[in-house]
Amino acid sequence: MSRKTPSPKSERILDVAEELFAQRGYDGVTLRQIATGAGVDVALASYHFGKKLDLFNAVFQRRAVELNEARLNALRSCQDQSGPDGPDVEQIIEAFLRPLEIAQETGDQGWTHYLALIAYVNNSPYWGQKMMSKLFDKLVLEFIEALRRALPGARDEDLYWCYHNLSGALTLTLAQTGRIDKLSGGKCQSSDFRAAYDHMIPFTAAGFREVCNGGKR
Amino acid sequence: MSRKTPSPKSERILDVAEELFAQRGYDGVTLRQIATGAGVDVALASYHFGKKLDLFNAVFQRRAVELNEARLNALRSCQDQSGPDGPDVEQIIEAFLRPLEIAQETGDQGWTHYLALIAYVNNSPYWGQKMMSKLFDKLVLEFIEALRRALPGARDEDLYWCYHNLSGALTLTLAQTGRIDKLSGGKCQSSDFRAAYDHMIPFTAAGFREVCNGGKR
DNA sequence: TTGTAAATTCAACGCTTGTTGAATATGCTG
DNA sequence: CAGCATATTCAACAAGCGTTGAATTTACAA
Repeated sequence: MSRKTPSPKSERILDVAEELFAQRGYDGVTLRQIATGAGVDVALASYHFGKKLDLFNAVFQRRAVELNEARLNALRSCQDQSGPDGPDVEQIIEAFLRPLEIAQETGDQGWTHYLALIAYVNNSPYWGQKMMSKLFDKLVLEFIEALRRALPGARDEDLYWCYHNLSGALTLTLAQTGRIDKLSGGKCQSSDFRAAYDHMIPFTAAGFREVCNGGKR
Repeated sequence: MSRKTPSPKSERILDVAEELFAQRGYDGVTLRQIATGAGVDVALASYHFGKKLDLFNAVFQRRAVELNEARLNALRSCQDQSGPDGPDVEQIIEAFLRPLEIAQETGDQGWTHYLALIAYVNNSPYWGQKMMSKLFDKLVLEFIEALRRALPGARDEDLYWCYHNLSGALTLTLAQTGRIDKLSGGKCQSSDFRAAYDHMIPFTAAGFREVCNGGKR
């Protein structure tokens, strides 16, 4: 094997850090809280990952490759199944969103925390730009290109603003703040990604068509 | 006057705290940074506002009333101008968003920072639910009721999920992360709220109609 | 000008923070 | 078992944290 197997305790550190960083942000979490949560001495985090910032980056990178692959596969899959004109807007957005149900499917709570961490980073003026681009720009630009094909004649500016709207709706979903639960009196649940995407897909698809294609179907 | 005039230095503390909290979050900012930025001793913040958390709350509440009034006025105004069926979806969303251009209109950078702070709070699993509800639920529910009238027969669940999508797109805009600037190669600018809303209004209006009204116009 | 209350600074406290070097435990190889 | 590298803990550090009580300045009314 080219990559050495990480010790189980270092994995637990990553798991706990992932959850706490997602809830409270980088500065809201101390290495001691992480160590305590992982049942480990404080110094161990430094030993395995170096500085606190390195640990943060390690957490953020850990699941990025797998996530990108899942979403890219979904895009390729719907592209293969589509006709000569390529997939339509709904299919592309579906490929963009559905792989994010991975937490519910696998039952791995870690994925839920990771997605909330992405939401934290993506919405942060301080972390956002630098950290997101490095790991996700390539994938995002592929999706935007697919959308461009599905929306012939769309202006660049319109396309990017529409993606921005989609990204925002998604980000707030991933953050799982529980606000929609309260507002709706329990009729909607932040934890129900399925329901969120069931609504987000037709919502944003209609938005893309309206703005980029004059509402034509 | 019923309310005593705040000292100019306490205002500067609020201004600086507003900007720093918006950029780095509650835990990412120290009272000493705030004091230094305001050109003031560190003890002065405690003297005027109490604990650090009290200062945070003071910052968050300071502009809330004025903002709510501006948005409510915009809603009432478009309701008064509309026919017996009430304003349509575009007009309601316009009333929801346009008052947020207040920063550009007044040239007061403080408003920009405040809106970024709202984005931080709204997207935070820790702060979001508690702090947002208290100050903004009443207003939001009024807008949702107006939207319900404009979308006859809409199911509650659909209505709230659509609002969630609108809220997410708005939140990411207010955060001003600069990500859309980079992604679009400079064609879109985070700081251009006008352009953001010009796209967000038709985008989300089409989404509401698609999800809540079967796409009917 | 003097008196008084508010505003502001000064100086310091007890605690927590991230980080590190040395000591110990663990697991594997021969 | 011996030896050794890796993993983990222990103990401590210097720096920075929020907070507070006392001292000082400022603003203003009498």
